[in-house]
Amino acid sequence: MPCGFRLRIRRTRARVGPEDPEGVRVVAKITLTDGRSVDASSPEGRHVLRHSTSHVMAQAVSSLFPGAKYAIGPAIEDGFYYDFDIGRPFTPEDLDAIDAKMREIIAEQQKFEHEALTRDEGLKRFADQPFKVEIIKGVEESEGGGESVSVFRNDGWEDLCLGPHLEHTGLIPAFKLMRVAGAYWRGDEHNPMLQRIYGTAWESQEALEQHLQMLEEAERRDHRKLGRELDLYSWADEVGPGLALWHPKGALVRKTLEDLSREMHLQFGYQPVFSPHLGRSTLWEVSGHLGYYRENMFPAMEADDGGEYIAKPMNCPFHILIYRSRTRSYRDLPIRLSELGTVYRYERSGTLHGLLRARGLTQDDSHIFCRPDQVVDELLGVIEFFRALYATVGMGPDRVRFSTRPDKSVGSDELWDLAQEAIPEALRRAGIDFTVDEGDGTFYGPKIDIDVRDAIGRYWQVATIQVDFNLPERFGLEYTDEDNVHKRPVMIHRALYGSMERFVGVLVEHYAGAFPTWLAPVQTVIVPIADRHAEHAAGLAEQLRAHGVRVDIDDSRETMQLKVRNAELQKAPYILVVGDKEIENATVAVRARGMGKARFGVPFDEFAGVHQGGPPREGLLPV
RNA sequence: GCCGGAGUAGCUCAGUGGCAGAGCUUUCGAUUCGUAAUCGAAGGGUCGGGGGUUCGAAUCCCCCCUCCGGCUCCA
Repeated sequence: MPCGFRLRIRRTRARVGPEDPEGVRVVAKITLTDGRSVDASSPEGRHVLRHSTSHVMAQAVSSLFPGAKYAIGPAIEDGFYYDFDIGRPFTPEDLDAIDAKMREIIAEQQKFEHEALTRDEGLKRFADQPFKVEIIKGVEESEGGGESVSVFRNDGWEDLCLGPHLEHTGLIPAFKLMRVAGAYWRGDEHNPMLQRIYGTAWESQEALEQHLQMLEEAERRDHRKLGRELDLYSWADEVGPGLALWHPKGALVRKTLEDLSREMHLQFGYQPVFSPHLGRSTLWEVSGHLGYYRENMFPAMEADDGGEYIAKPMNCPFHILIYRSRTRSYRDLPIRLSELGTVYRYERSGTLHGLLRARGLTQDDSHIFCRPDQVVDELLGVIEFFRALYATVGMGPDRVRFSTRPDKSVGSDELWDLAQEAIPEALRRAGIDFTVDEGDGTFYGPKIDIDVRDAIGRYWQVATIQVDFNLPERFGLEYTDEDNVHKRPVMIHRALYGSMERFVGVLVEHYAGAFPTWLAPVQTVIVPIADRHAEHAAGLAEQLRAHGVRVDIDDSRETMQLKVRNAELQKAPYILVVGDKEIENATVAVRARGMGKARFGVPFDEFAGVHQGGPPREGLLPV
């Protein structure tokens, strides 16, 4: 899509567990079918283990469901899956039976044996397995006619497979079947849907349990659950799916991030603009969205003036029209227009996921219009900006991907070459390691995607920087160069947070709801012990507010213990308890989050002093 | 959009054909408390929505909506 960056959700599971070489544990060696011996907990060891476990699962399914068709069953991060067609979905009882059968197969220590067949033998051998037949035929075609197909067999059950495998099934120490899900054959939604069983397998029971604990931890951090518990945001049927309501506390977190973003955009030479939420359908025809992006747009609304208006799925056309509102000189460039622009995208219903995939979202969206010779510097500037912003927020970049020209693309070779040289050069000059995804760029230009890693090791894509040759063309953008010739500017789209929704969602999961003080919606809760202390507490609150601290007083007629508990559950960074002693000595009893106990007799001025000029961005008052 | 699961009070959940429940939250009353839950009472429900079966439906059937886990998509 022209100018369309869609922020991709990557909820890659964390790599936790004893894979870390720091663990220095003695790891069991496992022997593979190719005779080699590898550490069970090494990436390769785990990969083979999981792959073999998927075979055992398919073997169990075949034995329990005669006639089952099996498709593919690879190892994946943290586990494995296998796709089947048994003519109906699997039930939880089926899973129990499969699990039990697998344990039998493992107990029997069946040897995995390799065999090479000719294609014709393979086709004969798997004649009743249509998916395997298709794979064999595919191998034939793509390999220019592979001479043989590889098969692995244990105890009479065999599967098309390159291997290697464990020496025998008894080398599977710990596994668990996780869930069943539908999955299209070959990932194509036009193909029939198969039943996929996901499982996880580890080199030890301990490692398996550690993994399961990690999953529980992820569940505990789920931003949808924490959003409700901390009263940050919600959704309502009456509003519609994917359209969040920001409650005061969630809005405060978001506003704090937005304020930072606006401030830094000014520092980095961007000019704020505003654009409407709607535009006539003709605008979206010119931009190409109606041609390429229609299915992601809310339907048009018809107005009495005969025009059709459409809610914007992207901000770029508006910024482009601001650029085009007058003639531009080469001296004017680069022009950097920025907006926290709220867009609406009709995402398919099954793809919505809390704040992380929404239908209404606000991008920290900017468009840079520059001369071709300015592209490297502009990219560098964006990267610097990213670093400064994320240093403040306290995250990444932890993974950077450069995606190059896909097969189908617009724009001249000259421009592509320019951009594809500019991106790696800018990344190198910035000292950033990156991987290259060949052909994964957008059709209108190459891009950089940046992921950050959260507190439990998951990667999230946040920022994206995309060079665009298409929209300047479509809208006929020009500038007058020093030789008085009209030339076409290059456009760079970029979002650093990505979207406010997504970024807040990521931060909630990253911090498990315990925001650092500068982001915490309520930074300090004051708890007067008895009614007679309420007035004093109000005075303290007043002083702290004067320091810019967000303070709440809990003057409910509850016990101090309950009020402390509630403030803890709300994950307030500081709880100040005040009673007779504190009033007498002008002190407070400070309970800093996570410390588990209070520090008594802290002079109030000392506490307030820490917050001079606003609360600290990181860290808590030492206790 | 597709496959599977789920939807009962604000929240977490019990209730499988016969009077709709519990804990927390909320409100009221008492308690004025020293660091993660004081005591008591009350309120609160078209059992996601609509249709059907039945003497009788939260419970069985059909359609729809929403959420959850995947797939697909994320120009």
